[in-house]
Amino acid sequence: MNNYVSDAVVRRLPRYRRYLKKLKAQDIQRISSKELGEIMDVTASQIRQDLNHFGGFGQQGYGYGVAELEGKLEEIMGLDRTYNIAFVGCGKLGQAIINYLIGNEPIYKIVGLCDNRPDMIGTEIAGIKVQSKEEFRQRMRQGIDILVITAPAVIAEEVAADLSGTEIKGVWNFGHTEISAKGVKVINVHLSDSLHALCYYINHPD
Amino acid sequence: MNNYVSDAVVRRLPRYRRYLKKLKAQDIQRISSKELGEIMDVTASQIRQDLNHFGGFGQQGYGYGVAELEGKLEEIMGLDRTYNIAFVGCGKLGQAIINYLIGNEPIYKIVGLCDNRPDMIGTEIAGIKVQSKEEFRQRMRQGIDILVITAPAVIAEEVAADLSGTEIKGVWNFGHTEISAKGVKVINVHLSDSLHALCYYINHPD
DNA sequence: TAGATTGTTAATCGATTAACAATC
DNA sequence: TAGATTGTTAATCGATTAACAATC
Repeated sequence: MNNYVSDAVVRRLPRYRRYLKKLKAQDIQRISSKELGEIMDVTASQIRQDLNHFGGFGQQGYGYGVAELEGKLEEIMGLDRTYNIAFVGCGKLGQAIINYLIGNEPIYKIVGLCDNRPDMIGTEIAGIKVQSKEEFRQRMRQGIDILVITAPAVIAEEVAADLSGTEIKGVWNFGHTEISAKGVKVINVHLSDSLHALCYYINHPD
Repeated sequence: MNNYVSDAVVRRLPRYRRYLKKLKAQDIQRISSKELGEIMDVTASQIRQDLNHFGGFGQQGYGYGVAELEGKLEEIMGLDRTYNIAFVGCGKLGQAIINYLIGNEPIYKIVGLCDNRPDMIGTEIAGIKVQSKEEFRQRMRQGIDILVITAPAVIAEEVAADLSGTEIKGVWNFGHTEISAKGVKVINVHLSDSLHALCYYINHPD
């Protein structure tokens, strides 16, 4: 319905979906915003406001259909389609994510792998051949929707420079530097930042 | 100075520190909030407000000393001490983080590893023996500050139940479920949520 | 119909930005 | 001293919460 959706709302959508999935697995058919809010530790108001950015999925006097709402959330996030995904960096982190996607997220089709270490080039992971930087620069140009960067920061920056002119629409960057490219949405993960925030909280209890 | 610091501020501290580290590596001595704001793409006002939660680290007419401010931020986050850290789950993700910490974050001392897979128990990673769930339950009770959970959700929930009575002050949870324990700060990472948010943005450009 | 719960508007709260006096 | 830039207060903006009429 409403056009602009803030980042705060977008970041909450996957969480709503996770909880609805769990409820569905427990064969729960319907839930009110009040009940869901209690389970998720958020206000019922926030849930209703957030959802109404996208449409009225509930019914007065009844609440929300669990399966239906979960489906709507998937549509909203675009999880009802597939994505061609490629990895730059096939070390342990890259392989961990590859394995996770293969086992749990079938909408992501792994179509390309890159790693410039001589002992990695030419090997196969999940049935896909690992390409050198030079080979992959060609591969990158077409048929990839999402690029996952699980490689050192320097490489992340090089890759970012090659992004324009490709069909890549999103980058999920685990490198320890922030990259950006016009026309491409980048999410910079920065795992160590969250560990450092944890340290802050450990040293400042309450 | 000010007592309550919002989560929004805490989450920005590691980012400030990263940029200051980079400036220091470039031998830059001083920087104004205006200049830093331009580099980081935030307002000068926000930088000054954020820092003044913790004290006046700058000097009028001059700006901030890069090295000094970086040092202050490390103190604030508690990065000027060491942490005993242990891992539950020594698969690829766990090993990736272990390697990263060893190579880049010397303040985290790896003191314990747990994995219940028969072929992992008894093996050594980074000179530390991998313990079974039973052995590790004992190990957990003392001498660990931070627990990293890089294991399936079920295991994360079991571990959370064993947390009380230990000395563990923080949990960095990569399991795909949200855990909590009283007296312990938990950061639930949820990598797949950020991938799903990326999908949302890919499907809703601008 | 009566009860429940939504969708949505209005009120509140908090975070961000702007402004400026203090001061190096 | 004059210029620059902070620390801090005040203004604005946006996000969250509360309230309630609409409606199933």
